[in-house]
Amino acid sequence: MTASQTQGISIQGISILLVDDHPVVRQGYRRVLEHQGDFHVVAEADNAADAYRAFKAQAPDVVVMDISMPGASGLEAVRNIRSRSSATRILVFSMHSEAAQVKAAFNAGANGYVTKGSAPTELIRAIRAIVRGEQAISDDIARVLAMESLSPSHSLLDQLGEREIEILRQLAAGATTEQIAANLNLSMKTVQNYHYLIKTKTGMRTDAQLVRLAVECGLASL
Amino acid sequence: MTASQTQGISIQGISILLVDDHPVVRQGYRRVLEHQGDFHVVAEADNAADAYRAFKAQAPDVVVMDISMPGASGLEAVRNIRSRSSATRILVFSMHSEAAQVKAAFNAGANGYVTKGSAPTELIRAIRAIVRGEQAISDDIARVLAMESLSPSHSLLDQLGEREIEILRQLAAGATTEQIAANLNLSMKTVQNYHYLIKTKTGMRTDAQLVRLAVECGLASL
DNA sequence: CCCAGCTTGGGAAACTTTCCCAACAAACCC
DNA sequence: GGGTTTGTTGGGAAAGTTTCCCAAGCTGGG
Repeated sequence: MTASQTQGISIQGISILLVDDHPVVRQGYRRVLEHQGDFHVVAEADNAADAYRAFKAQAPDVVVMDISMPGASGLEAVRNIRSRSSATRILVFSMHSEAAQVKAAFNAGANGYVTKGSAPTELIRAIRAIVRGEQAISDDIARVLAMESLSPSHSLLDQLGEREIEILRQLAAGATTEQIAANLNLSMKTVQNYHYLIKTKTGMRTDAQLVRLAVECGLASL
Repeated sequence: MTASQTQGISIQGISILLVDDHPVVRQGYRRVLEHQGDFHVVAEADNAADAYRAFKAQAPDVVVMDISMPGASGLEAVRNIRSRSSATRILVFSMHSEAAQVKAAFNAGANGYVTKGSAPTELIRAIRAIVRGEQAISDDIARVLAMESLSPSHSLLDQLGEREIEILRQLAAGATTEQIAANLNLSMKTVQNYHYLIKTKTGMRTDAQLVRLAVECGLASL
C-alpha cells in the first residue's frame, strides 16, 4: 500500500458538500476540512432545497449536514439524498445530542452523527470512518446513547403504545394481517399502519428482526 | 337451540357441488349425502373446468372434489375456487393418501381431505366439520401425517435444498433481501423467488412463522 | 381550554410477493 | 448414451403490501 492510498480511497480524494445555515460555521469548517489535503469541499448550501440541488449537481462522496436549519427539515434533506443515492455518505453535524434526534437521523439514512461541540479532529475521524463504509458518532453521542440503553425500563415496551404492543405480539406469533384485523376488530389498513409504525419506532427493517425483538422483550416465545 | 338448528347452519341446509370423473361414484355419493336430509347436491361436474363453471353458477356451501381427474389438475380447480371465494368450503375426496398430496391440497386452499377408502360416515363427518369452519381429514390420512411427522430427519432441513436453507437462515437472522443477495452474490429476484419457495414448501404464511420454524430447526437462535 | 399523543383509517406511489415460465447444470435411472 | 428429474438462477406481470402522508376523534394533563 502506497502513501497516497492509505485512506482506502482514490488518489483524487474525498469530495464534500457542506450544508449549514451559518456562513461563519461553513467557512470555519471548510478551512478545517481542506487542511486535510485529500478533502475537497465542492459545494456549500445554507438550506435543505439548495443542499439537494447541489447534491444532484455535484454527486459528492460525503454530505456534511446541519439538520437544525430554519424552514424545511434537514432530516427531510437527508431522506431525499438517501433515496436518490445509497452510495453517498451523509454525516449529520448538529448541536443537539438527544438520543431521539440521533436515532431519527440514522433512520433517515445518515451514516454518521457528530455534535458541533466535538473537536474538529472528531469530525475528520468521522468522515474517514463513513467513507470506509462504517457508521460514526462523536464521543458525546456515544455516551448519551450508552446511558440511554442502560436506563431502567427501556425495553421498548414503553416506547410502544398498548395497541402497538398487542399487534407486535400477534405478528411475532405468526398471525397474518388479516387474522390480526379480525382478532382486534380493526381494518387491515390500520393493522398495516401499526405494523409500519412499529418497524419505524423500533428501527427494525424486516419482520424477522421484529420477531427477534418481540422474543427478547418477552412478548413472544418459541 | 331447536332441532332444525343443531348443525349450526341455516334451516335451508348445506348446498353441495360434487366433482368426480366417475359417474357411478357421483351417483353413489349423491345418494349417501342426500340421505342426510340437510345436504343438497345442487350440481355435479366430471372435470375441473365444469366444476369451476358450476361453482360460479351455484355458489355452493361445500365443494366435494376428486382431485385425480384426467386432464387439468383438480388442485388447479381448488386454487381457482379458493381465489374467487374464501367462504366456500372445499373437501378433497381422493384415492391417494400420500402426505405430500394432502399438504398440496391444503396448500391449494382445501378445508378437508378424505380418502375414497373411508367409510361414508367419515365423509359426512368431514363435511359437517368444515361447514363449522374446522379443518377435516379422514382417519387414515391422520395416521399417514402423524407417522410422517414422527419419522427421523423430517426437520424440513431435508425438504429444503442447500440454498434454500442458507437463505432461510439469513432471513431468520434478520437480513434484508438486498443483504442476502449481496452476501450470496445473487440477484434480488432470485432471493425473492427462494423466499417465496421456502414459504410454499414449508407452508408458512408469514415471515414471522418462518423465523419460528428456523429457530425450531436450529437454523437460527435468539 | 388547548395541546400532545394515541387510535383509527384513507390515499397513492413504490416496492414485494406470488406464481408462472425458461435456461442450464448436475445427478440419476434405464 | 439419452431422457428425466432436481437444483439453481432469474425474467415477467398481476396482485398485494409497504411506506409515508394526512385527518379526525378521543383522552388526559397543564
